[in-house]
Amino acid sequence: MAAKRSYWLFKSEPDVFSIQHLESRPGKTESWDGVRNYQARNYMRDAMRCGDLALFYHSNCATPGVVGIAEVTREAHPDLTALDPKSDYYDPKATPDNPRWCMVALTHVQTFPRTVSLAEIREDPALEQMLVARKGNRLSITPVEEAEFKYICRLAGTPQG
DNA sequence: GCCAACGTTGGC
DNA sequence: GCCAACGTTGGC
Repeated sequence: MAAKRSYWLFKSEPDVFSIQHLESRPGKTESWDGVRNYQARNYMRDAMRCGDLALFYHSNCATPGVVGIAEVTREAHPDLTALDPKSDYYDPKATPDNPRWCMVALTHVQTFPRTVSLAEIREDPALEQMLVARKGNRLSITPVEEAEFKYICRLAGTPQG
């Protein structure tokens, strides 16, 4: 029996890494390194599979919101930036035997013609349950319902889904 | 820049 | 195991 595809939301600060950055990478693909939160790590390690789709969310910017779609194209493997003292993501507790942190690779699928803003998500009864809409939410990777994913794609004016 | 909410750390 | 202190996130 084929596993059902899952849906996710990935947050990123566009000043640091935007969906435009992702699209301009070779193969439109980049490793999602630097996750240093256990819950987010566990989603990647335990639940994320190739073929899963992700909403790409821009945070900490003028109009926070969903700006497009990416696909998981490589499953969890060690995030070796945790071992590099020169990396911003260095973790002194990481060791080669137990790097502690992992990453997946995301491939750009589509940049939406418009941003589906956080304000819009919060005021739409179909979306207000999303974790990203909760006040004080800081988790950088959250699961999304298939219906929410498709609804946001439709709001953005794309046939994707 | 402000500050509320959160996750992590470390003393006990 | 508790919980206060701290650093960070992220909307506004």
